[in-house]
Amino acid sequence: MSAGELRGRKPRADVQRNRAALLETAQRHFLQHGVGTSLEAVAKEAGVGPGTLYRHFPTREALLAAVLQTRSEELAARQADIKRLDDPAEALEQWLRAMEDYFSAFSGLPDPLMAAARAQEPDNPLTIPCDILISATDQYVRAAQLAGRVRASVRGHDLFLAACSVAWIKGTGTEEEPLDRLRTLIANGYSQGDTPA
Amino acid sequence: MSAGELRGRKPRADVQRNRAALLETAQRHFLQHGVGTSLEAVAKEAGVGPGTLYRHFPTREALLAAVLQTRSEELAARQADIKRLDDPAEALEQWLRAMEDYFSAFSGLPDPLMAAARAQEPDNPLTIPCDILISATDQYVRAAQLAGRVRASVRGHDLFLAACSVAWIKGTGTEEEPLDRLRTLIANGYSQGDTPA
DNA sequence: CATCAAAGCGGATGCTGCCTCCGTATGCAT
DNA sequence: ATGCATACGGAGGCAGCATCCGCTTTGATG
Repeated sequence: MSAGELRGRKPRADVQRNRAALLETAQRHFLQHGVGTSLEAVAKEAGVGPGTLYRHFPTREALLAAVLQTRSEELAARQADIKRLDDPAEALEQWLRAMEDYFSAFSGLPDPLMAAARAQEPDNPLTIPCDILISATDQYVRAAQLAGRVRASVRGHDLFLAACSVAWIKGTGTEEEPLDRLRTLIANGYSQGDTPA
Repeated sequence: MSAGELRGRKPRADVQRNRAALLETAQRHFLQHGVGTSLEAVAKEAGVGPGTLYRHFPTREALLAAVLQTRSEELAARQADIKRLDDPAEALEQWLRAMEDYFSAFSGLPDPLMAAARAQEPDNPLTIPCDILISATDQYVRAAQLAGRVRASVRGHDLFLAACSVAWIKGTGTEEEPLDRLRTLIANGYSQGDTPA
Protein backbone atom coordinates (compact mmCIF):
# COMPACT_ATOMS: atom_id res chain seq x y z
CA MET A 1 0.00 0.00 0.00
CA SER A 2 2.25 2.74 1.22
CA ALA A 3 5.27 1.59 3.21
CA GLY A 4 6.67 -0.65 0.46
CA GLU A 5 6.56 2.03 -2.20
CA LEU A 6 9.48 4.03 -0.87
CA ARG A 7 11.06 4.26 -4.29
CA GLY A 8 10.00 3.10 -7.74
CA ARG A 9 7.86 0.03 -7.16
CA LYS A 10 8.88 -3.21 -5.49
CA PRO A 11 11.93 -4.61 -3.77
CA ARG A 12 11.62 -8.31 -4.39
CA ALA A 13 12.26 -10.82 -1.63
CA ASP A 14 14.60 -13.38 -3.21
CA VAL A 15 16.78 -10.60 -4.58
CA GLN A 16 17.76 -9.55 -1.11
CA ARG A 17 18.17 -13.11 0.07
CA ASN A 18 20.45 -13.94 -2.81
CA ARG A 19 22.44 -10.79 -2.43
CA ALA A 20 22.96 -11.45 1.26
CA ALA A 21 23.94 -15.08 0.65
CA LEU A 22 26.39 -14.03 -2.06
CA LEU A 23 28.01 -11.42 0.12
CA GLU A 24 28.34 -13.78 3.03
CA THR A 25 29.82 -16.56 0.93
CA ALA A 26 32.06 -14.22 -1.01
CA GLN A 27 33.54 -12.82 2.16
CA ARG A 28 34.38 -16.31 3.38
CA HIS A 29 36.00 -17.23 0.07
CA PHE A 30 37.95 -13.98 -0.15
CA LEU A 31 39.21 -14.61 3.35
CA GLN A 32 40.25 -18.16 2.63
CA HIS A 33 41.52 -17.94 -0.93
CA GLY A 34 42.23 -14.28 -1.56
CA VAL A 35 40.61 -11.89 -4.01
CA GLY A 36 41.37 -14.21 -6.92
CA THR A 37 39.02 -16.91 -5.69
CA SER A 38 36.73 -18.64 -8.16
CA LEU A 39 33.48 -16.72 -8.58
CA GLU A 40 31.81 -19.81 -9.91
CA ALA A 41 32.60 -21.56 -6.65
CA VAL A 42 31.17 -18.65 -4.70
CA ALA A 43 27.95 -18.76 -6.71
CA LYS A 44 27.61 -22.48 -6.33
CA GLU A 45 28.16 -22.42 -2.61
CA ALA A 46 25.74 -19.55 -2.22
CA GLY A 47 23.19 -21.70 -3.96
CA VAL A 48 22.73 -19.54 -7.03
CA GLY A 49 23.76 -19.77 -10.65
CA PRO A 50 26.63 -17.81 -12.15
CA GLY A 51 24.18 -15.57 -13.96
CA THR A 52 22.67 -14.39 -10.71
CA LEU A 53 26.05 -13.55 -9.27
CA TYR A 54 27.01 -11.52 -12.32
CA ARG A 55 23.70 -9.70 -12.38
CA HIS A 56 24.12 -8.58 -8.80
CA PHE A 57 27.83 -7.83 -9.17
CA PRO A 58 28.87 -7.28 -12.78
CA THR A 59 32.59 -7.46 -12.04
CA ARG A 60 34.86 -8.96 -9.46
CA GLU A 61 35.62 -5.46 -8.25
CA ALA A 62 31.94 -4.75 -7.68
CA LEU A 63 31.61 -7.81 -5.48
CA LEU A 64 34.80 -6.92 -3.71
CA ALA A 65 33.60 -3.38 -3.07
CA ALA A 66 30.31 -4.63 -1.68
CA VAL A 67 32.03 -7.08 0.65
CA LEU A 68 34.46 -4.39 1.68
CA GLN A 69 31.56 -2.22 2.74
CA THR A 70 31.30 -4.26 5.93
CA ARG A 71 34.97 -3.73 6.63
CA SER A 72 34.59 -0.03 5.98
CA GLU A 73 32.26 0.19 8.92
CA GLU A 74 34.84 -1.45 11.14
CA LEU A 75 37.34 1.07 9.89
CA ALA A 76 34.98 3.93 10.63
CA ALA A 77 34.54 2.64 14.16
CA ARG A 78 38.28 2.52 14.63
CA GLN A 79 38.53 6.02 13.29
CA ALA A 80 36.14 7.21 15.96
CA ASP A 81 38.52 5.85 18.62
CA ILE A 82 41.51 7.40 16.97
CA LYS A 83 39.96 10.82 16.82
CA ARG A 84 39.78 10.87 20.60
CA LEU A 85 43.56 10.72 20.89
CA ASP A 86 45.39 13.82 22.04
CA ASP A 87 48.69 13.14 20.32
CA PRO A 88 48.35 13.78 16.56
CA ALA A 89 51.46 11.74 15.79
CA GLU A 90 50.06 8.79 17.69
CA ALA A 91 46.78 9.28 15.88
CA LEU A 92 48.50 9.21 12.51
CA GLU A 93 50.38 6.06 13.39
CA GLN A 94 47.26 4.28 14.51
CA TRP A 95 45.38 5.44 11.46
CA LEU A 96 48.05 4.05 9.19
CA ARG A 97 47.86 0.77 11.02
CA ALA A 98 44.09 0.73 10.68
CA MET A 99 44.34 1.33 6.94
CA GLU A 100 46.93 -1.38 6.64
CA ASP A 101 44.65 -3.87 8.35
CA TYR A 102 41.85 -2.81 6.08
CA PHE A 103 44.01 -3.30 3.00
CA SER A 104 45.17 -6.70 4.08
CA ALA A 105 41.72 -8.00 4.89
CA PHE A 106 42.04 -10.37 1.94
CA SER A 107 45.17 -11.62 0.29
CA GLY A 108 45.70 -9.85 -3.02
CA LEU A 109 43.47 -6.92 -2.16
CA PRO A 110 46.11 -4.19 -2.58
CA ASP A 111 46.37 -4.80 -6.33
CA PRO A 112 42.80 -3.93 -7.32
CA LEU A 113 42.89 -1.20 -4.72
CA MET A 114 45.90 0.46 -6.30
CA ALA A 115 44.36 0.09 -9.73
CA ALA A 116 41.28 1.88 -8.48
CA ALA A 117 43.24 4.60 -6.71
CA ARG A 118 45.15 5.39 -9.87
CA ALA A 119 42.51 5.18 -12.56
CA GLN A 120 40.00 7.95 -12.53
CA GLU A 121 37.35 5.77 -14.07
CA PRO A 122 34.38 6.44 -11.82
CA ASP A 123 32.84 3.15 -12.90
CA ASN A 124 35.31 1.28 -10.74
CA PRO A 125 33.44 0.82 -7.47
CA LEU A 126 36.67 0.76 -5.50
CA THR A 127 37.71 4.25 -6.56
CA ILE A 128 35.48 6.11 -4.15
CA PRO A 129 36.65 4.32 -0.99
CA CYS A 130 40.25 4.94 -2.04
CA ASP A 131 39.73 8.64 -2.53
CA ILE A 132 38.08 8.90 0.85
CA LEU A 133 40.95 7.12 2.54
CA ILE A 134 43.54 9.35 0.92
CA SER A 135 41.71 12.47 2.04
CA ALA A 136 41.36 11.13 5.55
CA THR A 137 45.06 10.35 5.69
CA ASP A 138 45.80 13.87 4.57
CA GLN A 139 43.83 15.20 7.53
CA TYR A 140 45.88 13.22 9.99
CA VAL A 141 49.09 14.23 8.29
CA ARG A 142 48.28 17.92 8.43
CA ALA A 143 47.31 17.76 12.08
CA ALA A 144 50.60 16.08 12.94
CA GLN A 145 52.50 18.60 10.84
CA LEU A 146 50.91 21.49 12.72
CA ALA A 147 52.20 19.89 15.91
CA GLY A 148 55.66 19.70 14.34
CA ARG A 149 55.76 15.93 14.49
CA VAL A 150 55.80 15.19 10.79
CA ARG A 151 58.03 16.54 8.02
CA ALA A 152 56.47 19.31 5.97
CA SER A 153 57.19 17.54 2.71
CA VAL A 154 54.99 14.55 3.50
CA ARG A 155 51.54 14.19 1.97
CA GLY A 156 48.64 11.94 2.78
CA HIS A 157 48.94 10.21 -0.53
CA ASP A 158 52.52 9.18 0.25
CA LEU A 159 51.47 7.40 3.40
CA PHE A 160 48.51 5.87 1.65
CA LEU A 161 50.98 4.29 -0.74
CA ALA A 162 53.19 3.21 2.12
CA ALA A 163 50.31 1.55 3.96
CA CYS A 164 49.29 -0.17 0.76
CA SER A 165 52.82 -1.46 0.29
CA VAL A 166 53.02 -2.91 3.75
CA ALA A 167 49.65 -4.55 3.27
CA TRP A 168 50.84 -6.00 0.00
CA ILE A 169 53.94 -7.47 1.59
CA LYS A 170 51.83 -8.84 4.40
CA GLY A 171 49.66 -10.52 1.81
CA THR A 172 52.62 -12.30 0.28
CA GLY A 173 53.03 -14.21 3.52
CA THR A 174 56.01 -12.40 5.04
CA GLU A 175 56.57 -12.92 8.74
CA GLU A 176 55.48 -10.33 11.25
CA GLU A 177 58.96 -9.36 12.38
CA PRO A 178 60.39 -8.04 9.10
CA LEU A 179 57.05 -6.35 8.56
CA ASP A 180 57.44 -4.47 11.80
CA ARG A 181 60.92 -3.41 10.82
CA LEU A 182 59.54 -1.96 7.61
CA ARG A 183 56.84 -0.08 9.51
CA THR A 184 59.50 1.43 11.72
CA LEU A 185 61.52 2.43 8.67
CA ILE A 186 58.52 4.22 7.24
CA ALA A 187 57.69 5.89 10.54
CA ASN A 188 61.25 7.17 10.70
CA GLY A 189 60.78 8.44 7.18
CA TYR A 190 57.88 10.72 7.90
CA SER A 191 58.61 11.63 11.52
CA GLN A 192 60.25 14.77 12.71
CA GLY A 193 61.59 15.83 16.08
CA ASP A 194 61.98 12.47 17.79
CA THR A 195 63.26 8.88 17.37
CA PRO A 196 66.94 9.89 17.44
CA ALA A 197 68.70 6.54 16.90
CA MET B 1 84.54 -38.44 -30.96
CA SER B 2 85.99 -36.12 -28.43
CA ALA B 3 84.98 -32.46 -28.72
CA GLY B 4 81.25 -33.12 -28.43
CA GLU B 5 81.57 -35.19 -25.28
CA LEU B 6 82.27 -32.29 -22.97
CA ARG B 7 79.61 -33.47 -20.56
CA GLY B 8 77.38 -36.51 -20.63
CA ARG B 9 76.88 -37.08 -24.30
CA LYS B 10 75.30 -34.73 -26.80
CA PRO B 11 73.89 -31.24 -26.85
CA ARG B 12 71.38 -31.35 -29.65
CA ALA B 13 70.99 -28.48 -32.08
CA ASP B 14 67.26 -27.85 -32.15
CA VAL B 15 67.17 -27.89 -28.36
CA GLN B 16 69.31 -24.81 -28.20
CA ARG B 17 67.47 -23.12 -31.02
CA ASN B 18 64.13 -23.69 -29.36
CA ARG B 19 65.36 -22.62 -25.99
CA ALA B 20 66.75 -19.41 -27.41
CA ALA B 21 63.58 -18.66 -29.36
CA LEU B 22 61.47 -19.30 -26.28
CA LEU B 23 63.56 -17.04 -24.11
CA GLU B 24 63.55 -14.27 -26.66
CA THR B 25 59.80 -14.46 -27.20
CA ALA B 26 59.05 -14.83 -23.51
CA GLN B 27 61.03 -11.73 -22.68
CA ARG B 28 59.05 -9.73 -25.22
CA HIS B 29 55.75 -11.01 -23.87
CA PHE B 30 56.73 -10.44 -20.26
CA LEU B 31 57.67 -6.90 -21.17
CA GLN B 32 54.46 -6.22 -23.00
CA HIS B 33 51.91 -8.11 -20.93
CA GLY B 34 53.53 -8.70 -17.57
CA VAL B 35 54.50 -11.94 -15.88
CA GLY B 36 50.97 -13.27 -16.21
CA THR B 37 51.14 -13.45 -19.98
CA SER B 38 49.79 -16.50 -21.76
CA LEU B 39 52.42 -19.20 -22.04
CA GLU B 40 50.51 -20.78 -24.88
CA ALA B 41 50.85 -17.57 -26.82
CA VAL B 42 54.58 -17.48 -26.11
CA ALA B 43 54.99 -21.03 -27.37
CA LYS B 44 52.97 -20.38 -30.48
CA GLU B 45 54.86 -17.22 -31.34
CA ALA B 46 58.16 -18.94 -30.72
CA GLY B 47 57.08 -21.56 -33.25
CA VAL B 48 56.98 -24.50 -30.86
CA GLY B 49 54.24 -26.53 -29.23
CA PRO B 50 53.18 -26.10 -25.62
CA GLY B 51 54.83 -29.38 -24.74
CA THR B 52 58.20 -28.10 -25.80
CA LEU B 53 57.84 -25.00 -23.71
CA TYR B 54 56.91 -26.99 -20.63
CA ARG B 55 59.73 -29.43 -21.14
CA HIS B 56 62.28 -26.65 -21.25
CA PHE B 57 60.66 -24.67 -18.44
CA PRO B 58 58.41 -26.80 -16.23
CA THR B 59 56.83 -23.83 -14.49
CA ARG B 60 56.19 -20.19 -15.15
CA GLU B 61 58.75 -19.36 -12.49
CA ALA B 62 61.39 -21.40 -14.25
CA LEU B 63 60.86 -19.49 -17.48
CA LEU B 64 60.81 -16.25 -15.57
CA ALA B 65 64.05 -17.09 -13.82
CA ALA B 66 65.72 -17.97 -17.10
CA VAL B 67 64.61 -14.74 -18.74
CA LEU B 68 65.68 -12.82 -15.68
CA GLN B 69 69.15 -14.23 -16.07
CA THR B 70 69.79 -11.72 -18.82
CA ARG B 71 68.67 -8.91 -16.60
CA SER B 72 70.86 -10.19 -13.82
CA GLU B 73 73.87 -9.54 -15.97
CA GLU B 74 72.78 -5.96 -16.49
CA LEU B 75 72.41 -5.66 -12.76
CA ALA B 76 75.88 -7.05 -12.21
CA ALA B 77 77.27 -4.51 -14.63
CA ARG B 78 75.57 -1.72 -12.76
CA GLN B 79 76.93 -3.11 -9.53
CA ALA B 80 80.43 -2.80 -10.91
CA ASP B 81 79.86 0.92 -11.49
CA ILE B 82 78.39 1.39 -8.06
CA LYS B 83 81.31 -0.22 -6.34
CA ARG B 84 83.58 2.48 -7.67
CA LEU B 85 81.73 5.16 -5.73
CA ASP B 86 83.42 6.73 -2.76
CA ASP B 87 80.35 7.69 -0.79
CA PRO B 88 78.79 4.55 0.74
CA ALA B 89 75.45 6.29 1.25
CA GLU B 90 75.36 7.25 -2.39
CA ALA B 91 76.31 3.69 -3.28
CA LEU B 92 73.47 2.29 -1.20
CA GLU B 93 70.98 4.64 -2.79
CA GLN B 94 72.06 3.73 -6.29
CA TRP B 95 72.03 0.06 -5.45
CA LEU B 96 68.47 0.30 -4.19
CA ARG B 97 67.51 2.03 -7.37
CA ALA B 98 69.20 -0.65 -9.43
CA MET B 99 67.33 -3.36 -7.58
CA GLU B 100 64.10 -1.52 -8.00
CA ASP B 101 64.63 -1.33 -11.76
CA TYR B 102 65.45 -5.00 -11.79
CA PHE B 103 62.27 -5.84 -9.87
CA SER B 104 60.11 -3.76 -12.12
CA ALA B 105 61.50 -5.17 -15.34
CA PHE B 106 58.13 -6.82 -15.92
CA SER B 107 54.78 -5.84 -14.51
CA GLY B 108 53.76 -8.23 -11.76
CA LEU B 109 57.28 -9.48 -11.14
CA PRO B 110 57.46 -8.52 -7.46
CA ASP B 111 54.79 -11.06 -6.49
CA PRO B 112 56.60 -14.24 -7.54
CA LEU B 113 59.80 -12.65 -6.32
CA MET B 114 58.44 -12.15 -2.84
CA ALA B 115 57.01 -15.64 -2.84
CA ALA B 116 60.45 -16.98 -3.68
CA ALA B 117 62.20 -14.82 -1.11
CA ARG B 118 59.93 -16.07 1.63
CA ALA B 119 59.60 -19.75 0.85
CA GLN B 120 62.69 -21.79 1.49
CA GLU B 121 61.74 -24.33 -1.14
CA PRO B 122 64.98 -24.66 -3.09
CA ASP B 123 63.02 -25.95 -6.06
CA ASN B 124 61.78 -22.46 -6.78
CA PRO B 125 64.32 -21.12 -9.29
CA LEU B 126 63.77 -17.55 -8.14
CA THR B 127 64.87 -18.21 -4.58
CA ILE B 128 68.59 -18.12 -5.26
CA PRO B 129 68.63 -14.73 -7.02
CA CYS B 130 66.61 -13.30 -4.16
CA ASP B 131 68.98 -14.55 -1.51
CA ILE B 132 71.92 -13.13 -3.39
CA LEU B 133 70.28 -9.75 -3.66
CA ILE B 134 69.46 -9.63 0.02
CA SER B 135 73.05 -10.43 0.93
CA ALA B 136 74.36 -7.83 -1.46
CA THR B 137 72.06 -5.22 0.02
CA ASP B 138 73.32 -6.11 3.46
CA GLN B 139 76.85 -5.38 2.33
CA TYR B 140 75.95 -1.89 1.17
CA VAL B 141 73.99 -1.24 4.34
CA ARG B 142 76.85 -2.22 6.59
CA ALA B 143 79.32 -0.08 4.68
CA ALA B 144 77.05 2.94 4.99
CA GLN B 145 76.52 2.22 8.66
CA LEU B 146 80.25 2.18 9.29
CA ALA B 147 80.37 5.63 7.75
CA GLY B 148 77.59 6.72 10.09
CA ARG B 149 75.22 7.46 7.26
CA VAL B 150 72.60 4.83 8.01
CA ARG B 151 70.79 4.01 11.24
CA ALA B 152 72.18 1.05 13.12
CA SER B 153 68.80 -0.67 13.31
CA VAL B 154 68.47 -1.05 9.56
CA ARG B 155 69.13 -4.36 7.85
CA GLY B 156 69.62 -5.29 4.25
CA HIS B 157 66.46 -7.33 4.24
CA ASP B 158 64.41 -4.28 5.22
CA LEU B 159 65.59 -2.33 2.23
CA PHE B 160 65.13 -5.33 -0.01
CA LEU B 161 61.48 -5.28 1.03
CA ALA B 162 61.30 -1.55 0.51
CA ALA B 163 62.73 -1.77 -2.99
CA CYS B 164 60.33 -4.57 -3.78
CA SER B 165 57.44 -2.44 -2.56
CA VAL B 166 58.37 0.50 -4.71
CA ALA B 167 58.74 -1.80 -7.69
CA TRP B 168 55.33 -3.24 -6.97
CA ILE B 169 53.70 0.16 -6.85
CA LYS B 170 55.49 1.10 -10.03
CA GLY B 171 54.04 -1.99 -11.66
CA THR B 172 50.51 -0.94 -10.77
CA GLY B 173 50.92 2.02 -13.08
CA THR B 174 51.45 4.80 -10.57
CA GLU B 175 52.93 8.04 -11.90
CA GLU B 176 56.58 8.82 -11.42
CA GLU B 177 56.07 11.76 -9.12
CA PRO B 178 54.33 10.04 -6.19
CA LEU B 179 56.82 7.23 -6.63
CA ASP B 180 59.67 9.61 -6.11
CA ARG B 181 58.04 10.98 -2.99
CA LEU B 182 57.85 7.46 -1.61
CA ARG B 183 61.51 6.86 -2.38
CA THR B 184 62.39 10.00 -0.50
CA LEU B 185 60.28 8.88 2.42
CA ILE B 186 62.13 5.59 2.56
CA ALA B 187 65.52 7.28 2.21
CA ASN B 188 64.63 9.51 5.14
CA GLY B 189 63.67 6.39 7.02
CA TYR B 190 67.02 4.71 6.84
CA SER B 191 69.30 7.74 6.67
CA GLN B 192 71.18 9.24 9.54
CA GLY B 193 73.08 12.47 9.93
CA ASP B 194 71.70 14.52 7.03
CA THR B 195 68.50 15.58 5.20
CA PRO B 196 67.31 17.88 7.98
CA ALA B 197 63.92 19.11 6.73
C1' DC C 1 76.29 -42.44 -47.24
C1' DA C 2 72.92 -45.45 -44.94
C1' DT C 3 71.17 -46.92 -40.76
C1' DC C 4 69.56 -46.75 -36.01
C1' DA C 5 68.26 -45.60 -31.33
C1' DA C 6 67.66 -42.08 -28.42
C1' DA C 7 66.12 -37.59 -27.73
C1' DG C 8 63.02 -34.15 -28.55
C1' DC C 9 58.82 -32.35 -30.68
C1' DG C 10 54.02 -30.67 -30.82
C1' DG C 11 49.36 -31.10 -31.02
C1' DA C 12 45.33 -33.36 -29.25
C1' DT C 13 43.27 -33.62 -24.90
C1' DG C 14 41.01 -32.82 -20.35
C1' DC C 15 40.35 -29.49 -17.04
C1' DT C 16 39.06 -25.10 -14.66
C1' DG C 17 37.32 -20.62 -14.63
C1' DC C 18 35.22 -16.54 -16.94
C1' DC C 19 31.19 -14.38 -18.63
C1' DT C 20 26.76 -14.19 -21.53
C1' DC C 21 22.40 -15.26 -23.20
C1' DC C 22 17.78 -16.67 -22.97
C1' DG C 23 13.93 -19.93 -21.84
C1' DT C 24 11.73 -20.53 -17.60
C1' DA C 25 10.27 -20.01 -12.77
C1' DT C 26 9.00 -16.81 -9.22
C1' DG C 27 7.04 -13.29 -6.51
C1' DC C 28 4.12 -9.16 -6.36
C1' DA C 29 0.00 -6.42 -7.56
C1' DT C 30 -4.49 -6.46 -8.80
C1' DA D 1 -6.76 -16.43 -9.14
C1' DT D 2 -4.42 -14.17 -12.83
C1' DG D 3 -0.99 -11.46 -15.40
C1' DC D 4 3.29 -9.56 -15.92
C1' DA D 5 7.52 -7.72 -14.79
C1' DT D 6 11.48 -9.34 -12.70
C1' DA D 7 14.92 -12.34 -11.60
C1' DC D 8 16.85 -16.97 -11.89
C1' DG D 9 20.28 -20.44 -13.40
C1' DG D 10 22.36 -23.43 -16.30
C1' DA D 11 24.01 -24.36 -20.85
C1' DG D 12 27.50 -22.91 -23.81
C1' DG D 13 31.45 -20.48 -25.97
C1' DC D 14 35.97 -19.06 -24.97
C1' DA D 15 40.73 -18.86 -23.13
C1' DG D 16 44.54 -20.64 -20.63
C1' DC D 17 46.98 -24.35 -18.11
C1' DA D 18 49.44 -28.62 -18.02
C1' DT D 19 50.05 -33.49 -19.69
C1' DC D 20 50.69 -37.41 -22.46
C1' DC D 21 52.21 -40.06 -26.35
C1' DG D 22 52.87 -41.27 -31.32
C1' DC D 23 55.92 -39.41 -34.56
C1' DT D 24 59.89 -36.82 -36.39
C1' DT D 25 64.51 -35.17 -36.06
C1' DT D 26 69.22 -35.51 -34.81
C1' DG D 27 73.70 -37.07 -34.19
C1' DA D 28 76.46 -41.24 -33.74
C1' DT D 29 78.12 -45.35 -35.93
C1' DG D 30 79.90 -48.49 -39.49
